[in-house]
Amino acid sequence: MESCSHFDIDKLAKVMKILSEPNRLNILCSMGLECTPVSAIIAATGLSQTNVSFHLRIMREAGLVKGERRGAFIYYCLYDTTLLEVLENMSQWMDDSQKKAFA
Amino acid sequence: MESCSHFDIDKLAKVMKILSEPNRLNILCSMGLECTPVSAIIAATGLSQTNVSFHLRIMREAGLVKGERRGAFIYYCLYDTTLLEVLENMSQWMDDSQKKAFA
DNA sequence: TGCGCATATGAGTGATAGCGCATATACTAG
DNA sequence: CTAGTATATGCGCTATCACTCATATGCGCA
Repeated sequence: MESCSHFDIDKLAKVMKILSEPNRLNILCSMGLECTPVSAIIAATGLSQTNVSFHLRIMREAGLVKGERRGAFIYYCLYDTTLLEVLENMSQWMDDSQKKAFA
Repeated sequence: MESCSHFDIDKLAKVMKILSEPNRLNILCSMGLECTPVSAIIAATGLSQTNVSFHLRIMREAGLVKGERRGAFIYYCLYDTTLLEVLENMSQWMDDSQKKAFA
């Protein structure tokens, strides 16, 4: 029935949902390619500690991010660092698409 | 502060949110590259008329989709047909990412 | 062992999203 | 003009989400 049966819509929707939260995107961005302690994320984003932990858990359980303990700190990093490229591509597509609309 | 300041996080989040609904993704897929009357979308997805209209409005207002009247019918089509490729890329990335996780 | 810092978790809350029902609007045919 | 079909919209309900507060856990240090 659908022309795009070659990919799993529900799985795609779940990942998209996780990436549809500005605070989560900010957290991902603030991590960048390096592993970063939670406190640094808190400082970079200005979000509350609880809130950052809340979002990190969601992304961790989705396999987007992983956290490893180093002494008293827990360092979080992207599970697959190409995620940032994916976001960038998406953003680029939005710009291009918008340009097309006004052409 | 963020390493990816070159794209608009809020705008990205909004589009992602719209694409994070399985029914909406199904609707987009069922349209494919062709303009399709609402009734055909209803038939293809099995969703209620009200529900399809509801989702179409959201995607229309977001500029993902446009509808044009042809007689009694309203034909909907992708505003930018490359959207399907974007979804496909995203889906592909998810698969690759998952493979990496188990390597 | 006990204190303090870093982070996680559970409960509760307000806002929002998705959905169905009923109804309205736009168009066509007779 | 009327009846029927195609689609949109307003309202109300429920589930889910993002968030906060309070508290728990894990670690290092005195």
